Amino acid sequence: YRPNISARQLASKRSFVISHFYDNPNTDYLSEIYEGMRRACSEQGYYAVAEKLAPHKGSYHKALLDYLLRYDVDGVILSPPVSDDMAVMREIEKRNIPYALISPGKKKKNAINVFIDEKNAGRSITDYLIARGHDRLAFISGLDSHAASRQREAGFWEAIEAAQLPKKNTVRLAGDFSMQSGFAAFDMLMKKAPNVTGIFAANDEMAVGIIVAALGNGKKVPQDLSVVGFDDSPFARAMWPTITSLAQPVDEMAHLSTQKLIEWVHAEALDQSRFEFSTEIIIRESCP
Amino acid sequence: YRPNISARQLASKRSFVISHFYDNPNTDYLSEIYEGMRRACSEQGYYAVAEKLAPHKGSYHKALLDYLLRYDVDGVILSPPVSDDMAVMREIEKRNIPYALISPGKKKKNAINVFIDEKNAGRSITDYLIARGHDRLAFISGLDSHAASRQREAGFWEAIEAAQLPKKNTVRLAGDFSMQSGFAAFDMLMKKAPNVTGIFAANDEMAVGIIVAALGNGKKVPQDLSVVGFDDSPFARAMWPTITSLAQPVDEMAHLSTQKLIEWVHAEALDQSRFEFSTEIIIRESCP
DNA sequence: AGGCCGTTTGACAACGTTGTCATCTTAGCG
DNA sequence: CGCTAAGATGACAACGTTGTCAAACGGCCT
Repeated sequence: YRPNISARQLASKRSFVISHFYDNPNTDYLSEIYEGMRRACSEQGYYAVAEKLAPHKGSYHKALLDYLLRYDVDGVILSPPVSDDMAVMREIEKRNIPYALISPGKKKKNAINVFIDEKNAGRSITDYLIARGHDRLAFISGLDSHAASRQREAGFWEAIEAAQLPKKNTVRLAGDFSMQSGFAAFDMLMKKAPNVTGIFAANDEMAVGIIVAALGNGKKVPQDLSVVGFDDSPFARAMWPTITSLAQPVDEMAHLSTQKLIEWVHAEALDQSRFEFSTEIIIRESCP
Repeated sequence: YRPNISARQLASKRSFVISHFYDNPNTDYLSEIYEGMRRACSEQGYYAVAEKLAPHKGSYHKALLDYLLRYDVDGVILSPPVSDDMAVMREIEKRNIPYALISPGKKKKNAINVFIDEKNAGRSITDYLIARGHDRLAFISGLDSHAASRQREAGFWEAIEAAQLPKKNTVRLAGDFSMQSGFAAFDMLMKKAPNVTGIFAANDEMAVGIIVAALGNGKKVPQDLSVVGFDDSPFARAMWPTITSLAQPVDEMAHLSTQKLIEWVHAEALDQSRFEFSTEIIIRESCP
């Protein structure tokens, strides 16, 4: 016996659709989220869909509204930077739609929050760099509008202080999560602090940029320059040298979000709202 | 007035879902397909979903069947390598589901075929390499199971012959579309044919691998070694040096597939079945 | 054995469209 | 002016579940 999905939808006034709203160009990250959602949805006979939202006057509210007026959705997942848009969350709450936030800047009541301890993660990978003997470090930031980047940086400075490394030997460069900003950061670094030996990039793409720029300038990685990244994206495994990176279980985070979202839909009530995931340093060639 | 989707589904016995089945790790490619689908679906109030199929005994048939038994789907899009799986296509035809093939190895009757002229594309980008003065060339293949890679190679050899370059100055190395295989190919190249000056990689990821390996070995790109890729993926724009690549309009191909698929669903008949798209060489720094 | 309560079973309306069939309208032609 | 054919309009069953409400059932206590 195969229940008819459409009839079920009509009778139960549910759509059996979970939708992920995003605005993040990192397709590896998005794919992992989608895969986690898909697995959870498949277990329950739900449909997983994804929708890119375009910002309008600094908010995703308009794009979201356009979508919600046209489609029925039982649950919503928001990933950064959409997971920090209050106007979006208000609209969703107004419609009483269960929703989950992946890695939000601020934890939200009455929503599922799925996250890692970004600051602590930044701290631990910086500690690792220091333990490998580096005392002249650089941090390459992501976009400051991403709360996660700021928190990772806070962890970086915490590690620097804890190790009592002189701040004058430490440099912070502004990036934007893109590979290009990694190249640019390397150039800046050579001008401002050529004697830095350990770099912590706020994501793997920038780490790739730095490594490629370093190789192109005749520097050996990790001999002349050690680099660690963040996210453990496919890049980190695929690059040459492979990249030491801090892994967060994005797939599982999306899976759990979706599971809990579906539970919420059924129970019509939210029980637990915060789910912290642990991270892991994946040691590879760029900082062995 | 907002029609109720569920009631419409039930009454019309349609699901308003278009599903993309894939098994390709290239998330950039997948995202472009999804985006094209999404746009077309949004125009018509359809849902776009994607499902990764796992091969079972060399075929995707089992995974597809599992899916079709659980979900209703109005139309199906297959991308390589699934678009070459006959068992999958038979199953879909048995159920009278309209379907579209993106870049299939063989055009299929009674299906929408959306493709570029892979051979001609391979030919033209090789012609470009030759026109830039290179006469010692290498081709880095993708997986031979991907028809597209074989066709690109055919175009490569056609260009070599047309330019009457001696075959002994030309080398073919086996890759698998991954960055790692690009690194490996560079190493092989240095052993087998260190005087090659122009490389055509069957996709951009391998081109990245080659370039990174070259930089790491003190070679300048493009001065010592010119590299061209294929697909014009985000890499090509983001790398340093940026990569000359052959662009195919994946987004538009997926968009048209979906549009035509929806038309087919409505008309209950397929009128035109073949849609060829044109390609473009995007000239960047790796082979200016 | 009878009455009470809790639980299982069964029947049926409701969900909001689509599509069919019948009726009504109108235009064209003899 | 009347008849026919074609097109516009309206009424209503059907789609296959869910959820409600009533009835039947069974166990337990008195």
